[in-house]
Amino acid sequence: MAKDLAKTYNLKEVEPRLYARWEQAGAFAAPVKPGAPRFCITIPPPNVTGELHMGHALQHAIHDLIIRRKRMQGFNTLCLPGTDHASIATQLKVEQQMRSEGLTRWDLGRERFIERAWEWTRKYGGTILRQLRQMGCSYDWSRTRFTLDDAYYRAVLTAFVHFFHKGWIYRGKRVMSWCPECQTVVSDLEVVHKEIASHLWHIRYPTPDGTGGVVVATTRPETMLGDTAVAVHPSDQRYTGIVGRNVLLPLMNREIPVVADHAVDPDFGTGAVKVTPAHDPNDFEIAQRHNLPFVEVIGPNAVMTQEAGRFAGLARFEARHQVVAALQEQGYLLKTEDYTHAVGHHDKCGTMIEPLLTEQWFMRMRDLADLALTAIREERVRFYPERYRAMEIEWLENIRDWCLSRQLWWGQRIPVYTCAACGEMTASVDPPERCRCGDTRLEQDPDVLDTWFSSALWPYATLGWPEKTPELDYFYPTDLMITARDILYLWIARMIMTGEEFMRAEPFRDVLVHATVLTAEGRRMSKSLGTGVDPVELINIYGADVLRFALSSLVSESQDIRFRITWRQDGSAAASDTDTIARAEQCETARNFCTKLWNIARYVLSALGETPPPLLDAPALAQEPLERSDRWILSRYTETVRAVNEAVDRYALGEASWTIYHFVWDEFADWYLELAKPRLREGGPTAETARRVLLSVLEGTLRLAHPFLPFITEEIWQHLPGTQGSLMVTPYPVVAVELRDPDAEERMAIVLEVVRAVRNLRAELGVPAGQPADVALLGDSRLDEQALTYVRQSPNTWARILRERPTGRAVHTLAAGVEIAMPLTGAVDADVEVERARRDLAVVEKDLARCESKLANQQFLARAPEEVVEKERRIRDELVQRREKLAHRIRLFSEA
RNA sequence: GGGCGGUUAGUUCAGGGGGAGAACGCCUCGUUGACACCGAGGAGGUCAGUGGUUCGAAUCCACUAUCGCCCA
Repeated sequence: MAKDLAKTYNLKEVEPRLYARWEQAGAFAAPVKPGAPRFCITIPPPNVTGELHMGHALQHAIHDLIIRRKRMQGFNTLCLPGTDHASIATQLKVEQQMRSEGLTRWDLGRERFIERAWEWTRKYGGTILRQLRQMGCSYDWSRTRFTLDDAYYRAVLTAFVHFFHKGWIYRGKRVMSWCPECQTVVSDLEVVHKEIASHLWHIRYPTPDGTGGVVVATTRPETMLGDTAVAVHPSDQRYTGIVGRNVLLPLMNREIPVVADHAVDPDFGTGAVKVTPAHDPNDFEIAQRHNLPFVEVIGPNAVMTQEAGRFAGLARFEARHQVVAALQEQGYLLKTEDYTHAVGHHDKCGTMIEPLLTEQWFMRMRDLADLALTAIREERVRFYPERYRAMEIEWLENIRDWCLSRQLWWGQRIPVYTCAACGEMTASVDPPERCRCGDTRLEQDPDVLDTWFSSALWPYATLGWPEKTPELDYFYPTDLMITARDILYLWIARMIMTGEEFMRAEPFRDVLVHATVLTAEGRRMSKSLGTGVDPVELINIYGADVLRFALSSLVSESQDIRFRITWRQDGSAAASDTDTIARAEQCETARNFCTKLWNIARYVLSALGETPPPLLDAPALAQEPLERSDRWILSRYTETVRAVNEAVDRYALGEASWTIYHFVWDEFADWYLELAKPRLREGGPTAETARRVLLSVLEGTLRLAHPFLPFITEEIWQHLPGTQGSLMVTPYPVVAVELRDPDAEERMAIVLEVVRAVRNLRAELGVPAGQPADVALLGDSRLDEQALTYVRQSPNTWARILRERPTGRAVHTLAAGVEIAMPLTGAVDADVEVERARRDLAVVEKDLARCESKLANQQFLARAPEEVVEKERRIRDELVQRREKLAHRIRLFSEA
């Protein structure tokens, strides 16, 4: 006996209940089963400080869709979750919290600060993983990893020591991007450039004898205090005379040389540039080539140092004002131009970057990059969409050394110990007792490693590396990495490198790069701009299924997705924190679809009766005494199964989503269900067959749709008779050739077209709803008794079918080669009809002209494939007939 | 400056060499026992522009315009 479904689907009750049930049943866990086919994904670990945003929601809708399908396909499926310690972001969060208590990290000291950060992590760090559960993600939570866990920490140190001993890690002094707010060096990839309206200052540097000089143009006049040269291009005719001589540095009374260097752009400003080796990466390079001294005039706090003379102690922007004023006063400032240029800012805190000369740990990258390049070139790692492959290769070919150190506390502390006695540096996972020289006074490097160094090991460190674990043996290499495109270099490339180095195998076969979710206006979603959409709010309104389907239906190869939201309140474009979501268009579409599915299930269940039919598989269904509509829906179902599987295999999830949507709505609900109704009323064998097909197709569709809509499909499935266990571990549908039936599809297509044509005629001729109409269907032998029955039984048709030409005045039309005539009965607006027919005729004639010119073209007949020519002939014949009908209709109504 | 992507219905977007598609919105009808979060019908497009390849181009190529993204 089938259990009835509630009138409406109660997602608030269903979603948490089913999720708990799945989890308690252990359905998410992937035990190691050597020899069994497995499928493995490690998720991109979100920042432990993070909260779910729309980008995550998209990313995990994709993750869970893919792994649920793989699991149903019989793979032992692992999706391994976890979080990233996110050095800077977490440290900023904790320091921010401390600031409200009037504390800085220095007040606490390193040990206590780290303890406090752990407290913070334990308290808030689980937020995003909880939110992923709300989304319904079927990840193996028992394997959750955190990049600062003991075992992971050891893996990171092991990797570092390995590279250190290999000689790829070195210490060097360079001009690096420094964040004065975070007090650490940051990588170029974490610097965002913003256009800033500023000025270009032209400053005269006189020769010591006052007879000449050069004029330099700069955007950063305050750094001139640290200039140690002026550079010009070697071939610049304007400056040949002065190269090799000295000029006087204004305000500082220091003589500096004029050097010739190819790095100078003769077209920029005056063609002469000031060289500040300690505060500009390009100038640093020039200085190395010309053996110039380094003068550091700006300190780590972005405050001018003692080297800045009378400007010492000033903040950098104040120093700029005063330097410019002094230059002007002393007559060195020749010109101030308006100038807009891109200035680097730290992406974490927004502070303007200060390039500073600092000593850091670096990794030599050439050999590692080559390992990754080989893996990509050999297509052991593939990119979807493919265009990202070329971008990745380009970056790897031009790779630069990686700055590994950060001046932070939260993270893996660099395991290099310096001997106080001999200065020897020892790298070791466990702190060494003594130096090679025997001295025990060893001091560990204060810096921590770039967080990306630890995440670079993610796909195997999470599986137990460097231990030789069964997990590693069984699940590595993983199958797929699903990621946003902004971390292609920061993370994806580096995982490939280290995977090749430590595992001698690529970390994943496929890289799926998903789109960026933008606002309806095409702007980046951002909390600080108030343009963010909280996916949890959407889940509260619509449920996880709806959010997931809305997102999966938007997946294509495009680089971004606009998510359309209508805000409650005054409807102004700028959303503020107090705004709440009134409507999300794409979610409404998904919700409507869920409601449709629910109601289909309610109907099917109510139709099953006291003794429900058995759930039949494809071979058994093929043995049933099926009629045409049964064979048609089964054929369409198996085609849908084929198309969905094919689309998901190439990650075309939007296509797959819409394929399911249209099958369920446009075919199963709109046609099959309607044609089953009269059979069910009739009773007997035809009703029994219909029940079996309804149940089996619904059940198969639920399996097909489960990865897209996990909750509602499971809930319905649980109510179906003959089901046992859980839908999420039921086999995923495969194509059943025995259900394919091109003949049934062709014959039903005619029925569908004829019914639509009849409805169209009814509407055009203003036949009131519910009033029967005579319809003559002429001239097609394929329109047999069965087809006529379907036409009669289709809703909104109300056709009394005649098989001969009506004697009185009638309107004629054409559908799928069938001539349809409807006698004129009620009052019709003749003018409207004539006008409509003329318009249609114009279109037909245009199409016909194009068609005939094609068929008159000898080249076309000779070169186009035969089936294309044949099709064109059929089109022509139909257009000719249609023209005839329309001409007839125009005559008919013109007479009236 | 270099690379990549977009420009298709009122809006948001699929599609990707052989008669222009979806969703939402719009118009006209409709209480046919699953569903008004619905049903039926309909209106609405020089597929950015210019050249080229081809029997045939919205689709491939080149250039232009324009809007994004990335790298310098």
